[in-house]
Amino acid sequence: MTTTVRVPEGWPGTEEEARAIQDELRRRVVLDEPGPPPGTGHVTGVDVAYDDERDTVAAAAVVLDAATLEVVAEATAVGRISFPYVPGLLAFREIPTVLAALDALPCPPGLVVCDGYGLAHPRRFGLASHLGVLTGLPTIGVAKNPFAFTHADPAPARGSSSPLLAGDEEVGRALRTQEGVKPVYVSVGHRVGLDRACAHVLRLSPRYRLPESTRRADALCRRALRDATTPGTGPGPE
DNA sequence: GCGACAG
DNA sequence: ATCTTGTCGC
Repeated sequence: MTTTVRVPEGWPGTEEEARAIQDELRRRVVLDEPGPPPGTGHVTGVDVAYDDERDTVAAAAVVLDAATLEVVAEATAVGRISFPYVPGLLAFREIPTVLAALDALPCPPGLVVCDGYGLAHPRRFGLASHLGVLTGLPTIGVAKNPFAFTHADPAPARGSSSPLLAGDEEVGRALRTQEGVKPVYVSVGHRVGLDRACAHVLRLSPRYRLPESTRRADALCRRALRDATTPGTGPGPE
């Protein structure tokens, strides 16, 4: 089932407002919990796809069994694009629809794996941190590109990593999930430590560069967008 | 001041 | 993110 969402009341209309909200909410991020043990419980991937032409966004949440990586449940949501893409403000574009997809799940999500950053963010409050604070769930971010952070190239072996640095501060890790393949960029979102975040990502990536959680969510949100955008398939009278 | 910049 | 043909490989 796919739920439909509107842009929330009080959603920021300007970049200035959005940054102020980040600076306020970042104080609620919890960084001193180790997080759920890798390989146990549920791990949920979330992702979003856009059709700017039709002002439509589709989100998907896919729950996996952390031990087997089998799909336990999935949900989707569609809505209007709630904010333009601005580097550093990605969360305001994705969060309303992602929240709706998470709400539509029939079971607890467990650890949530986001596409993008958590702590590795200009104001230390990326998408994963934002989603964590709003839901109270443990979250991590896995990005496909380094933002504006520096890092050494990790050793070629699967599992090797090097710190993502903002000056002296380690805000995340470049993690090699497959031998000789470009690393992914892992950062903590909320209620999870960096070591465990990386351990989760490694377990979630037995075969491909990206975690199964995000691969599944990516495929599902694209399908949901196509369904919502294809004439004759959408809701409403006809 | 200018460019770069998660998705 | 999204736009996009053919092509190499399991």
